[in-house]
Amino acid sequence: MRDAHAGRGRARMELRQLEYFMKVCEELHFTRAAEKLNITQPSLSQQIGLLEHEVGTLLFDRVGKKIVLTEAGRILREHGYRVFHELTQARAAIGELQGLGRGRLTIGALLTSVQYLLPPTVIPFHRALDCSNSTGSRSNG
Amino acid sequence: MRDAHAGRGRARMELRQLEYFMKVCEELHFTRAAEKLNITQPSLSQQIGLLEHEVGTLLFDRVGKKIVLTEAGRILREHGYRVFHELTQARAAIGELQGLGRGRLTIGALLTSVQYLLPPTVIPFHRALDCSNSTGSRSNG
DNA sequence: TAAAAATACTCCATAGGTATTTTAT
DNA sequence: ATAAAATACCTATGGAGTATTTTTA
Repeated sequence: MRDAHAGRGRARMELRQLEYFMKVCEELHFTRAAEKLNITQPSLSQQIGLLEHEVGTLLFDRVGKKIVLTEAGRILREHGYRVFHELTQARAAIGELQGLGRGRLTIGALLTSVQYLLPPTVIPFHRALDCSNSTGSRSNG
Repeated sequence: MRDAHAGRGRARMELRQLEYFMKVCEELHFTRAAEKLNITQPSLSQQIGLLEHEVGTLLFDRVGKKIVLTEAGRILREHGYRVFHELTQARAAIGELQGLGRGRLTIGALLTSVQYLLPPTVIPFHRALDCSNSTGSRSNG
């Protein structure tokens, strides 16, 4: 029998926590960050606390009502940016793939009778694909 | 009142799933990958299925007993590598920092002649150290 | 037939909520 | 007095397990 999901003690960093952390970095205010994230302040505090426990250091200094990033926090924020950048890129590339796949199928079905409808549609379609591919515009805020 | 954590509908990609996915990429064999991950094969299948649902595409083609990466799977694998690379770098950098922090603690003991400068500094400093010293209790232990 | 993945379901760990306390302005 | 974060406790989603059923080499 396996341990079930008990035992192994060590918690895992999750993207949820990293996303929450990034939002607190933006706001430097737990309550406001929690609102933006559509969760409550205690839940956010808990997740940040777990994340801090996982990385083994405080990520924010709680100086009275002010929140300041620690050095460790600054490091995590920098790498966090890149993590989400990678994921955004991945989703974009996969989305493009899906668009291409479906486009081919649809066009194949339509070509027999309604060819005259295609040109106005295809141009913006290809333009959109070009944008998402090479330049990788900053879509995530 | 909030929705509780109901109704959020949007499932989120998590690092756990990405890690599982990377392992299946390595092994190209669900049962073996599950063993390496110390989970069961059905759990792994479920998580990969969820991940596929989240990205909106199959990541593997199940060809009989063989598993092959789809094009989307290859894309995710490439970006997944970079994601974990970033996280590894972040942990390493923070780990270094913690090492430095302990070094500074020694210096702190030597500052007997400038004690009057310390009190405003020592309090947040010790808070920051609490976590880095193994069993860190939270801010107000 | 064996071996591997999918499916069905049960369970409990934990993310997330509410209520309240602590803390610093 | 007030605003913000921490803490305590509870609920229930979903991750992980066991058992079983497809599927195909």
